[in-house]
Amino acid sequence: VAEHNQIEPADLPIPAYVILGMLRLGARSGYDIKRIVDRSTRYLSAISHAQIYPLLKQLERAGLVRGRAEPRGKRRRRAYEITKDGEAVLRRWLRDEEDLVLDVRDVGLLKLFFADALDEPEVVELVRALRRRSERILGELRRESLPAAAVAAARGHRFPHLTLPFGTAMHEAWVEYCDTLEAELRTRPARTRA
Amino acid sequence: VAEHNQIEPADLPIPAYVILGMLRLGARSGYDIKRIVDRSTRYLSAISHAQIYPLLKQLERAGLVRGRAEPRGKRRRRAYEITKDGEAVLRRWLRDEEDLVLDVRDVGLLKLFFADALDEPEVVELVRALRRRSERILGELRRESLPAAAVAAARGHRFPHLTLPFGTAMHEAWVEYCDTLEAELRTRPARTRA
DNA sequence: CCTAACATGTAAACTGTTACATGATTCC
DNA sequence: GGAATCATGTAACAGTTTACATGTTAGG
Repeated sequence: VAEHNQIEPADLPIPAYVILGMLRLGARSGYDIKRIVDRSTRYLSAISHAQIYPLLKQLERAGLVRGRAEPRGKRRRRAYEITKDGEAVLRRWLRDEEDLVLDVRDVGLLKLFFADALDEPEVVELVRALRRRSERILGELRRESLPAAAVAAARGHRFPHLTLPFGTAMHEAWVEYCDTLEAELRTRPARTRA
Repeated sequence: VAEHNQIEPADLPIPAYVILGMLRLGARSGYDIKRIVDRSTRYLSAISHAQIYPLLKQLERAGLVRGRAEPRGKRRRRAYEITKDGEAVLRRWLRDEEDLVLDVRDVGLLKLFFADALDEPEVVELVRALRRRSERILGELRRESLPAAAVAAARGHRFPHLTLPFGTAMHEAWVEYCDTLEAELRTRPARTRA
């Protein structure tokens, strides 16, 4: 595969694979990729447009994507597609079971971990805020990610839709747990601040 | 609170609050903080020792922690405790419901999202790898986080132990979902690669 | 007319990790 | 004697975000 590449396609940054994957799922421009990521994989891999545009150029130099100017009226626009080499690199990465890193930064749950420093009513407020956060994310998943996944499904891509329940199940479990925790805090309040 | 601070304590980096919180829960040295984080909050907020040591110095300059040399034999060691100002800053942050950011980077789930690019047996392998990952994390939570939380509970801190079920529930839900997904892939295999 | 969305790009700042660097102590 | 653990630190690097920068088009 692609002996002529300047960049070793062995080890691309993760956002590069997101770009390749999104182009494969039908995204056309950098702006398009950003919009689709925000509506679909945001809660498992966010990406900013400041990363997307330079990466698209790098990927083009490496022969993994092909781009051409495709303005809409006087509004400039560059349309990309994934190449055969790009598909191969994407698939190689997808098959690699070494790199399945899960990196969570949850400030909300972190605060609950340290909540012994708070008074009882403040903890209840925190648990409720955490519950609202999950409710809000569930709403966004239903309003934005579900339709986006339906579009992909209509094009014959089933996994965006199959991946969604992971996210919803997680936040449904959290909403449930927040309720359990709040009930427990009511029935067994702390004596004093630990 | 603390008008004499050089550093505005209004907006510390998150690892600084982790350090304050861990000192409050009984951690003594930088090394200690690193060890406790690895055994407890790793899956919601990791931290490297290269961050801890410089931050401890900054926090000391800001009057939020107090440190003194406390060598063990000839092995140098600096022991810290949180100050009243430090407690106040920590509590102010814990009460702030604005900043409850959830930032997940899940390469495993991302690969599943793009799994239409794979062949059926490769997807099954991916789902199994994802299941193994959650099983491994569940094991670590039971072997490491649970005893660490029990130690905290014995000292009167109940929330490290109350926070744990969030993590276990999440990964139990994932194991279950991996099984469901694998079963579904067997009964309704894809016609051809999408 | 003005706001939102479309569309692309860069520079500076910031955050975080890995590697480098060093040394003591304990356990096998 | 050697490995693991205790213990602290810095420098270079990699990755990411925010802000700056610019211009078009559609809709209310």
